[in-house]
Amino acid sequence: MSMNQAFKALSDPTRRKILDLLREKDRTAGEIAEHFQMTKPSISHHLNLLKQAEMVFDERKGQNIYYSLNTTVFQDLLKWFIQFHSKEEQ
Amino acid sequence: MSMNQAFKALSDPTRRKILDLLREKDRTAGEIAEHFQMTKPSISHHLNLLKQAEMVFDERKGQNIYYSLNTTVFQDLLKWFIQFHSKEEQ
DNA sequence: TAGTTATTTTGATAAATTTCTAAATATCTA
DNA sequence: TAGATATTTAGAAATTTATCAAAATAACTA
Repeated sequence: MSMNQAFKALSDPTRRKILDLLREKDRTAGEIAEHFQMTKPSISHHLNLLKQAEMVFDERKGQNIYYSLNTTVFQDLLKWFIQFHSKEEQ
Repeated sequence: MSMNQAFKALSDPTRRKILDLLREKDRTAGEIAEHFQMTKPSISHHLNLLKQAEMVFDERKGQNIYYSLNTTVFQDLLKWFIQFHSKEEQ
């Protein structure tokens, strides 16, 4: 169920760039938005989709909301990809 | 460029199921369509997207067109995922 | 060559997605 | 408590996507 959402989440370049940013370090919604030309509400929407797909965590600290990677879903995705890789090696 | 198309291609459950079918063996467009409730034109459309994303090959043999996996793009996708996995292990 | 089978292409429609602006919510600070 | 800052939510417009029915293309067969 969540695998489907995860694949959907990855289909957008903005969201993949967000994930790449979070790979470096945890960041606030505002810090993330600074890296895009898009408005903050649009980035907030993308962050929400990533959250629903269980690919990121969010945690409020005062006025800021920090986002961080949740790598558990990546494990499942990785397994899916390794299947295809292993086929090639037959 | 093609990575973006590949992620898009993977975002649809029908297309992922097609890839799974092709993982077992090469199949004709008709054989693939049999596994779905959808019409053949719809499946043909999905096959075309997978082809544009360079995830499948197609080859006509008489009246049939055989589809098979092209695993080269999967390698690139796999690398992308391994990045996140490696982050977790830090 | 006429008919049949396999598949794709075209054109249309409905649903989903992306993006924006404006408004709402939450928190901090003077 | 009033104002400022950070972020999200709501509602709307534009674009993209998924799907179908009908028509077109390609190859085989009698």
